[in-house]
Amino acid sequence: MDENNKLHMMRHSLAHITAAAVQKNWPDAKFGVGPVIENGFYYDIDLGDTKISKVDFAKIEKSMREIIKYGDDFEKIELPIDKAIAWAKENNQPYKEELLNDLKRSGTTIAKDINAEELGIATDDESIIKNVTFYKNGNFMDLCRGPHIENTKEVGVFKLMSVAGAYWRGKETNPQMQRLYVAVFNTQKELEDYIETLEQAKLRDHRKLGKELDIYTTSLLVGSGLPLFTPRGTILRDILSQYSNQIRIGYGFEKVWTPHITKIDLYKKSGHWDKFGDELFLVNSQETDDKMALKPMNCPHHSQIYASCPRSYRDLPIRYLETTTDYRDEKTGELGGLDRVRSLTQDDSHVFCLPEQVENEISNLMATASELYSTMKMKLRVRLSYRDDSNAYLGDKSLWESAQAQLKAAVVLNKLEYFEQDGEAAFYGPKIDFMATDAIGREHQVATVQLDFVQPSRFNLQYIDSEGNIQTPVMIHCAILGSIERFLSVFIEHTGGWFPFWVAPEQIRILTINNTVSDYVDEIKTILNKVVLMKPVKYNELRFTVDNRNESLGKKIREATKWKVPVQIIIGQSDKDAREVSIRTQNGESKIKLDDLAEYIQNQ
RNA sequence: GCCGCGAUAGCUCAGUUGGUAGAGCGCAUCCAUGGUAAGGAUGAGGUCUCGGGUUCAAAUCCCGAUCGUGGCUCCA
Repeated sequence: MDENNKLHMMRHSLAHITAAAVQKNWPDAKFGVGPVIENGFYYDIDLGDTKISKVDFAKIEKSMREIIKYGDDFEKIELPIDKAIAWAKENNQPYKEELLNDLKRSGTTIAKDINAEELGIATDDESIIKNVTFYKNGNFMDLCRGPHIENTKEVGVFKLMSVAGAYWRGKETNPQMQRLYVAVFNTQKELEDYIETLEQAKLRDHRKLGKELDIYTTSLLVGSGLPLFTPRGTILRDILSQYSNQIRIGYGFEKVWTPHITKIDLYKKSGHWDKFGDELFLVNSQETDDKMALKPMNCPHHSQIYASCPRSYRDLPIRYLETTTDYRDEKTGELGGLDRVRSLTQDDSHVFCLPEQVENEISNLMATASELYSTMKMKLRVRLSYRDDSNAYLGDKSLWESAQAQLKAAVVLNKLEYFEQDGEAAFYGPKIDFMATDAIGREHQVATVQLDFVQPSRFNLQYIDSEGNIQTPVMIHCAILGSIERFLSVFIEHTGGWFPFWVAPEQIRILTINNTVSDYVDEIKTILNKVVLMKPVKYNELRFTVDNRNESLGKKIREATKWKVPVQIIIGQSDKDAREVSIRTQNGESKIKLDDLAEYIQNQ
């Protein structure tokens, strides 16, 4: 960590100043933790029934500036742990008291879900802590490991950004505190740049562009988290899933189809019922006693296709793909835009293979992801998602360990940049999660490859090995786009709505100058109608429109640009006379001979 | 699900201390036949998200629902 650098110290010190300012305005404030984060810091505060809102920001900032102006030194104070606990009691700081008690008991904070680094408090590797450090500025003292800048005057520039609810120590069952987010930088310019970046990100927000470019809509009558895709959005969905299918078919996957409702027995058997039962949409049968559910994922279905007939080791690997919509009753507060929906379409695939085929299969799947994201011009790195020590996972632990090692070996072999993280695995196995970096540097989780040693045995999947013995195959789950909805949200923000030519809903718009050229426009349409793109998606027929309205050319250009149509073809009498067309793209304008038009479009 | 914030015309938004609504764009009609980011005129369009409550009177104040949104938690 870069905790020793000046900026980190400034942010950390400002956290104390913020707390002091809050305490000044609300003397009963109880403080949680206030760690440094990427662009500043946050501080968790419990004000009882009092709610801080944006209107209070000016007041808090004013108090902060007064404290800064006063120019107190940060004074380091070391206290024996029992005295520190007494201090917390005396000052009515129950959260600090809890942290101190944890420190006393174990030398660290017990909750593994929030580590000492985040808490910003002192820990040694010793099992028992004798002394803890406090920092004091003015009248305000706070438990803290430091280090700090020397004086409150050296804090740089800051801005209160937002306030939000946050559970104490990140646990849903704990009381909820108010989290104050503050941005802190060395200079005013850096702060302004940061705010500018946020505004730029807002401009390419997929929810805004999704509406402006008429990609998807929602309806109060349909419900929350259930997007409806317009003709333009549906083209995007179709072309993207065609591309994903095409890549996977190239690696030996075969398309399958499964129904959208199923007896819940399937999920009891797979283990999903226990883990995700309360997120299933249940469906009643009026004809039978069957309890049904909308499918929340496809692996159990695919396993039943595998199980439909006896398999020999000679048949493996068997690879199924299905791009299909699943339904999950997500908590309402988790829904938003297209990145979290209740109807999600996965470009799902499942490999059933011999243990010795796992490495090769995983390499193939990584190759499919690399191919797709390089076409999208997005950089990939992967997270190796392992289990932790909790009991949230099924299957034998030693099997997990070898599976995790196998995944790592495959990632290393394929020379992918990676990092490892415990506690991110699926309940049935470890994962390789692909993170894609978008055009403005943000990272999004997209594709995933998951190794599964649990479901094959739960479903009693079998094959006959070369000795004639019954064996259990390994199952590998993979989605390259992930969910189409989520991918679209990333893709829209990555491209800013300027989709690559091959996938743009409206690839070409012909703009006429007046109606004297309509016969020439017909000639151009005949040419364009014959153009079929073969890359990257095969048999991709051209999508174009004609704007021959009675409007000025300037207006037509303005609108075509607003719709982010990648190629505008402008047609007037002089183009007709010269038997050429004027092409306008983001790269500028050029004249193309009519005879060369088809070839030009092919190369877009 | 939890803590905040929000919802006014198709879209983006304005609406003063409570007195039943405005603009721009878009749309329609007409005029203009125009060569590179809005040609002009006229007009239509609103149960102010929904349901309660307070009030002589509610877009405005209060409660609830729905939807959205910033976080937290969760994500097969």
